[in-house]
Amino acid sequence: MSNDVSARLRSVRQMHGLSQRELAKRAGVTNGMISLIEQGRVSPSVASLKKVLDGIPMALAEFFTLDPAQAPPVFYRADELVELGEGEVSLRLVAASRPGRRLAILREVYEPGADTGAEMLSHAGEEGGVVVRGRIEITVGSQTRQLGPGEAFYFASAVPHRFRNRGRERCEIISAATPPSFY
Amino acid sequence: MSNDVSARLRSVRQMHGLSQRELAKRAGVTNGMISLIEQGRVSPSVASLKKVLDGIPMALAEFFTLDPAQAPPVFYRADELVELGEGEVSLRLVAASRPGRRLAILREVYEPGADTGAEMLSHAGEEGGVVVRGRIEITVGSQTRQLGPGEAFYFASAVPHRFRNRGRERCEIISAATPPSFY
DNA sequence: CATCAACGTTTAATATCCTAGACGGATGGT
DNA sequence: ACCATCCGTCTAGGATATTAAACGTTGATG
Repeated sequence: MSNDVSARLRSVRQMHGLSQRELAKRAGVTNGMISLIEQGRVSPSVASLKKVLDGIPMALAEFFTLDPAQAPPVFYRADELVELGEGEVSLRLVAASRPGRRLAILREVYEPGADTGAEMLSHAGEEGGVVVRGRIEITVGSQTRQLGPGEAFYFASAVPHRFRNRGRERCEIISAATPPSFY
Repeated sequence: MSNDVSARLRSVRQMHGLSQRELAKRAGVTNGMISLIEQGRVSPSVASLKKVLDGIPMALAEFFTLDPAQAPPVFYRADELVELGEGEVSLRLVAASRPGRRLAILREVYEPGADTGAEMLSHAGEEGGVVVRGRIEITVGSQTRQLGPGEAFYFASAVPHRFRNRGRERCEIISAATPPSFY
């Protein structure tokens, strides 16, 4: 996956929450071309790849420098949280390995049926959190997942995202956002 | 010249002292293709460009990261030397702006007709110097130039190079090489 | 001067990419 | 159920990249 243009492009596109058609429209190429590239059925010309990346936008150098394996994970299992406090105070740090982290923790409650809306949120900064009770469906870019108690999330807020409580039980989340002034 | 594949490839190829044909042979492509790319008459496919770079060898990421403008210059005018000493001792530093410099200065004399040979020298380390008297023809990679008194040079010794005194006057150079153990 | 070898360039023919449009599947709203 | 809309994939044809072989130039050699 080091020099494979197809996997890189698919990864980059999805990380930016773009569909093939949407990226194609922004880049001024056809969706079919992006499909063919991502399937590895053609090796695009440098000119074409540059056009596609301009629609993101991203420089060729950055595209080829990217290491898909070192992209920070979006989801964390319950046992992937790092215990910071001790004694009476217990602080479990999410995305402890992520560099340049800077956020403030919040507590959020989602009533049954609650939904942040289909027009996917997207704003500056980063956010993350832990589900304390109930279940919640979280969509980040192209990835959607149901999280239950003990599970967690962490992502850049620029990636379009959505929170939905599709169950019958109230859902409680310990959440966080940065910069703190946003919330 | 930032995203221009043609200029980048020509620059990279010449910096490695390769002809179009030689690079084509190593890369397993035709010399015509490299010519067309370097003229900007075609935009190669990523697969083709990778093949070409494999013949150098160089990774795609490095190729697109290269900043041709920040490639250290090979030739310096007399007024481009930096005065280091003062009083009785005068030390004029060549390539003062080049980072990671580490060399020992030498004095060399070339009799008329002297020639280091057509089979271009190429070895580890870096070298540079100043012409004190007479004239000397220096070839570094694809660049050839006649230098006279007060002019200077500096390059990586891995790039094939050659010194020729084509005049009738003895030529004197204050020269340098690294690592010092080589000379 | 003639010859040879190496260089970068050009051209006609072939291989590959790229587009335009159609297809089947999934999702959401009425 | 139906319709509308989005998704990613596929196919035929025109556009582009790439090859193989020639060309003109330059520098070295006898």
